[in-house]
Amino acid sequence: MEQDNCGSRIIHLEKVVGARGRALPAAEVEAISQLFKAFADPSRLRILHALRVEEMCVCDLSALLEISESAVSHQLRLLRTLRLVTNRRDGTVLYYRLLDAHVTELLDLALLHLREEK
Amino acid sequence: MEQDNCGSRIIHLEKVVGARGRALPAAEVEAISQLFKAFADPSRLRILHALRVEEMCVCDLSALLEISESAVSHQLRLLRTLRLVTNRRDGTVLYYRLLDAHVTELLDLALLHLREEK
DNA sequence: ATAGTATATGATCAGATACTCATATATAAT
DNA sequence: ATTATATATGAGTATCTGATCATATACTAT
Repeated sequence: MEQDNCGSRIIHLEKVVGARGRALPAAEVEAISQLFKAFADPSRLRILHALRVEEMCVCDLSALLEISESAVSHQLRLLRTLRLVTNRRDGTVLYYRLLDAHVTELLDLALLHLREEK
Repeated sequence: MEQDNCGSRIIHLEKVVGARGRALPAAEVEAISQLFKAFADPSRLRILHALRVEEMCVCDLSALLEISESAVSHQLRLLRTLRLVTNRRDGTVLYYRLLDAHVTELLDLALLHLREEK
């Protein structure tokens, strides 16, 4: 057994060294983590899934999810910040839509994974 | 403007009805949410990414991530429960590996998404 | 049996998160 | 300007989460 410079145990030094070599940069880990976090909440997931088909406004999403419009708005802000959705204004109504085909692909892949689980 | 049976506002009833019709079942929402949650934490993400290449034991992962072996073990339990990783025992050492090609695909898709973001 | 090694698990706790409520902003209509 | 509608935002809060520490378990070797 070997020791690294922090005192933690290492059984297979070559594996650890190799893994360190190809490890994702910290910034990328953080970014991917945030991306998946966006999909990790039931409310956001349902919003993203609804928007796959057509744009929707805040209050319709609120009715669909049966949570307050404020809650929907907070979640949409997060999704906007992550550049997963965008909106267009028509009068006082904001219509939200998916910004990126990858959103749909990620959802599809997750569904495929689950449905093959049997 | 219309009202649903819960009193919330609805601007486009046809959109809400349509979205309700194709909505994911609650159980599936929960399952997908949990799947993405597994990828949403930096430590688990780094574990999964490391295991893409080769199996690794708990203490090597602990050295790689620079968190306690206990923390790694807790995260691995979660990943085991979600059937994303599995292990084989050799003496006292447990070697963990990815259980499913979808894990790799999801990671690849996320990376693709980020790198196309420019 | 005893001691040592590798991992698992339970308790605990600080920080993150997802809602609600109250309030603010932006557009429209009178 | 005033009022109404649609959404956004800040504060507050209950819950969830991800780590550590202490302890338990599983296997090995003597």
